[in-house]
Amino acid sequence: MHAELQLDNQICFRLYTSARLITQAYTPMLTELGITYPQYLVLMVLWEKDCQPVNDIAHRLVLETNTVTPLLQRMEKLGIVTRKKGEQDKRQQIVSLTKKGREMEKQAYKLIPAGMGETLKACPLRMEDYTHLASELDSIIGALKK
Amino acid sequence: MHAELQLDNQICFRLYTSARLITQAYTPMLTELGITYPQYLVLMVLWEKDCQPVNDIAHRLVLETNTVTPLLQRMEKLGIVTRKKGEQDKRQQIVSLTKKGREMEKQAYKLIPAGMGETLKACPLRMEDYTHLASELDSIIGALKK
DNA sequence: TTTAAATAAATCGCTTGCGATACAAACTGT
DNA sequence: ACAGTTTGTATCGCAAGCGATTTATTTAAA
Repeated sequence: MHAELQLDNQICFRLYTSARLITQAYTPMLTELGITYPQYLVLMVLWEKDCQPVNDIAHRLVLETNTVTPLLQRMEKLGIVTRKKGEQDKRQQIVSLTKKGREMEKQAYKLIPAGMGETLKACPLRMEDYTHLASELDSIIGALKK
Repeated sequence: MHAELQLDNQICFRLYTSARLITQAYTPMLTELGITYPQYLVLMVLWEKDCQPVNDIAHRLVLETNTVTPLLQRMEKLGIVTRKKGEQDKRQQIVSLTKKGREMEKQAYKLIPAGMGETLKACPLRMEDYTHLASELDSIIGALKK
């Protein structure tokens, strides 16, 4: 029995589990909006800056285009975004918010901070713990992102 | 523009990203073993205690049986585990390691601690940071696991 | 006991995530 | 100009995750 191979000693398993559980915690609010968590991430990117090529969105989310392209295709079907060829570079697909996509920001702002605040009531971490956690995760992400 | 809805302010996005990246970091070693990360998790559970019903494995991994059952079926196809009906409770499927599954622990011990140590060289966190991170993640997991 | 409720797995359908590959547009060097 | 390379997306195939439903077995209750 090797201690290094025990589940309880694994940071990776904790990250894997906490990521799944916190995503699940978003699900009720996101279902009300009619979207999934990765779709919500794309929306946040576009709310910050509209009309971006697929590559920029993928970079921002640290995902590959082979994940983002089908995601965007589903979002287009939902009427949240549109895609059109870039004018200067015709290889690019420029992704833009539709009116519906833009208006979802207000709904999200009504639902999500309140909902997540409620959910995390059960969690004994303070604001400073979250700040600290964020910077530790940024270290890990920085080291692993090439 | 709502600060609460910005990607950079989201713990969830950091968890989602760091979980994906650290899982990717395991991939080269796991590929050498011929398994995936979730399959490795199942193996760790069984190395700790062999012959468990599906439910216990799922519970340990904080997953549902509808995720674990197909995972186990694939692992059975790979010759890593066997499944047989429980004798006292015939609804259960008892999952056991095969010889191959048992022997993979030694290979994993040779490959994984060394490989991950190398990968995390680039990461400025110290042992105490990981301990602290682990306990913060446990708080989040505890609060969200019902 | 016989019927109803709970439990253990499995199945179905859909979205992600990602390695591998394909393809068109843009760039590079000669 | 043009052959070769790089870049931006898309496509394909497969393994997870997970909500919803189904089936078989066990337990509880009337």
